[in-house]
Amino acid sequence: MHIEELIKILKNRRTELGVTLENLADLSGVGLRTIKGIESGKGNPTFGTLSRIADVLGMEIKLSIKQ
Amino acid sequence: MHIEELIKILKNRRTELGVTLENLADLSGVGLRTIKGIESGKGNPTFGTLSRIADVLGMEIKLSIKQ
DNA sequence: CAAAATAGTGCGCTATACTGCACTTTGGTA
DNA sequence: TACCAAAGTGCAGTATAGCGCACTATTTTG
Repeated sequence: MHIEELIKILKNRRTELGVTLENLADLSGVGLRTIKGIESGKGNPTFGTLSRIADVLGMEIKLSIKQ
Repeated sequence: MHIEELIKILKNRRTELGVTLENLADLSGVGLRTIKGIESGKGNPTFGTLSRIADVLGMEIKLSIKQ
């Protein structure tokens, strides 16, 4: 899964849940500017940042053997 | 999946494949010092770095809804 | 359409991920 | 034990992730 796909999934999930970027920033503790940057495809977030965002959205990051 | 678990899986997979840290650095393009740091539990790697390492090991990072 | 809410962008600063180099430590082997 | 390959650590420099602030653009709602 490339970063673009991961971002798309994150964004879809967020909107499905009716969570705003501001909500997500507050709930996750990740800065609003950072989240905005990530969702607009800028940059290369750290595992920690992605993980905190995913957590709030009821999602998780997994590492597995490619099939 | 927390970072510690992810690192453990990465390390297990690497040793199972008989790949040294130096091999992994060369194959992935990630600096040896960086890989050593990650495997020894220091820091908070970026998605890009994790992804390049996972790729060489025939693994992938996924984002999914927590069950 | 007007207003409000939400999303996206530019700027500049701080913290830290990434890196090479050099050295030490550890684990396996002759 | 001596040797060697692999792993781990300290240091310092560069690149960039994360951040707040202020602003603009877009979307939603009345």
